[in-house]
Amino acid sequence: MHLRLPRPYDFELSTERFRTFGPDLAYLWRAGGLHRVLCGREVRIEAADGGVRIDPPDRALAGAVRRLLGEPFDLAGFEAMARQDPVLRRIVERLRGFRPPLAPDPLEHLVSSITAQQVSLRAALAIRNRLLRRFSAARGHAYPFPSRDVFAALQPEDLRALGFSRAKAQSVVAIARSDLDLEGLAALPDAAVVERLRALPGVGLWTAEWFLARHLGRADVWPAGDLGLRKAVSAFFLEGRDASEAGTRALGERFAPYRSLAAQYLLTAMRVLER
DNA sequence: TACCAGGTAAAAA
DNA sequence: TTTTTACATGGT
Repeated sequence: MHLRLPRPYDFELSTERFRTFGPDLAYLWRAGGLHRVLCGREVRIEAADGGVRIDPPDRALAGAVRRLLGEPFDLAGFEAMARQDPVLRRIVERLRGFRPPLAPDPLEHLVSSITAQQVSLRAALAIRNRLLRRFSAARGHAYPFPSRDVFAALQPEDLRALGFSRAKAQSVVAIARSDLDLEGLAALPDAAVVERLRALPGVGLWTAEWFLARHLGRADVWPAGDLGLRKAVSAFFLEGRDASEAGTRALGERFAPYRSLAAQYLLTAMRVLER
């Protein structure tokens, strides 16, 4: 089944972050295609002319795949904005076809973010893969993320055994057991989402901002506390001088109201472009 | 061997 | 109120 996406679309470039930090059991790259469990079924996604091809062919799956591939982002509007900035314009030209993916599941995104707090993304991925092997089972090749019920029934000790810190293990279990309606957050404005998420243990501004940008697909989020983004701002805009969180946040204002795409283009540019 | 890596919360100043 | 510290793992 063929899925058309707004042109230009570069599937391999857009899914680079599922491969760069090592094999990811939840987004498994295999023989030129991405395997992912959506709606309880494994789907294989591969590049095709003007978009992607998915197998099995299914209407409901197709909608989920479109969202996974970041279809909601307004790339045309972003590109028009980016043309006004000489540095960003050059990056957008060289990353032609990049459309950042969206995380399908709120709890999965939160837990994954928590694993990635402070440690390298390779370390975080190793921990998350151990979590999947221990508390999930492959459907085909890819592993579905465990449900909220599974986490709610765990003891923090179970997660500590996988490499979570004591605080992270307690946070994940407490979040799963909390009464917050994670799906319901999609109906709230950005500030209200941040407020609710930050009330959860182990969730700070960084985690909440990436949730907005990478799970909800909100257009104008700029996670200035992110070390990778600060390094990108330093490299592309400050000739290598250190970028503070405050300085990074101030610099990002020029990319409104498309800061989410700007941030993700900069992060990807740091990894795949030479400078 | 240390030290750093896409933070957060709690303790100390 | 602002600054410092502990935390866990993987790579170099």
